[in-house]
Amino acid sequence: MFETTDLRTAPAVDSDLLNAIEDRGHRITSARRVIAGAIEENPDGFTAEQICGRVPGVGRATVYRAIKLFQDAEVICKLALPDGAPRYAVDTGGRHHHHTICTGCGAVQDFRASTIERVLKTIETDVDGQIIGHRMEIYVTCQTCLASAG
Amino acid sequence: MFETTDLRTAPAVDSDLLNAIEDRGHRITSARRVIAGAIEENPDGFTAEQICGRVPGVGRATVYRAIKLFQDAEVICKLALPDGAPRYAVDTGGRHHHHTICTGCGAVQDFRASTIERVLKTIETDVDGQIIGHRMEIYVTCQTCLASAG
DNA sequence: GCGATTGACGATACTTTGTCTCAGTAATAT
DNA sequence: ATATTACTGAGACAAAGTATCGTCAATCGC
Repeated sequence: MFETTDLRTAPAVDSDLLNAIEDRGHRITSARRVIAGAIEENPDGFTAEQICGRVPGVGRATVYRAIKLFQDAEVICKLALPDGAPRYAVDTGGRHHHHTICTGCGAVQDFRASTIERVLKTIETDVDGQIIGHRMEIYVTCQTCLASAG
Repeated sequence: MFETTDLRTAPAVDSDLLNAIEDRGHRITSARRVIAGAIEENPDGFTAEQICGRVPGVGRATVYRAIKLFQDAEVICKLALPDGAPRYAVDTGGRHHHHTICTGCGAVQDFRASTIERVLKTIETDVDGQIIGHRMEIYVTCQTCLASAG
């Protein structure tokens, strides 16, 4: 009847998230499509439970499994608020960077300071042992929250 | 019969942890003495549950309450492993600093890089909003773990 | 296209790391 | 010594995730 797109050659989907996990050998399923959609609706700062709430019919475990896949594929990033509460954000563009997190609304922004990377390289000699990674988050009150707080 | 020490004038205890919370108006109780002792036995990296395990007869809630008091008094510090798992360490000496955490054994060491502080000050202008704090942890494999891994 | 294979799914139980409540107890002020 | 108030332990609850398990569906080979 109707010609359909050749799924073997067409790009699987129009989603960086899905493409990233497909590249790593995982299947593109309807659940993952829905989850990726929910994440991409507000990429800058979300919690796992928020996503669960936005994907009715998809199990909680599936959401957490998908989030972990996206993390492993380095397309989303898990951050921590000052009290340790987890928060995720989409990580576009690759290249190492850090994040600012608004403690009022949870909005996340990318932040790159090459200076910091350089400093971290130089301190390797001061440290007992071998550096295998680091975490850095900058906590802010964003413009919106500043404004609404008067 | 026997003269006892005058508790009204004697220094309360020989513990930085206890002194710190006493200075903030909290009571020195026997539970807190035991908890502080357990923490000071291995100050460089411990979990709350480890402390719970080492203070039989003291309730879990009391341990967590004490840990929070010590945090508020800034004599212990809560850190996060790469996966977000919490870890505490005693914070001696005051002055702002960061920590290295061994992902093998969880050992924590203090680390101060004035360069990083200076960088953080300068980036304030690059950030949308007002900086209210930051978190920074350096993950390492410590000498001991390097050695035992061959 | 069609079946076989294997990954993924949803439900649910469980774990970890805390926090809250509440009745009873102990530390401090007077 | 007594009154006050903070503190305590037990246990329920909560948030964030992980493990298990039987079922289902995406993909591979033909």
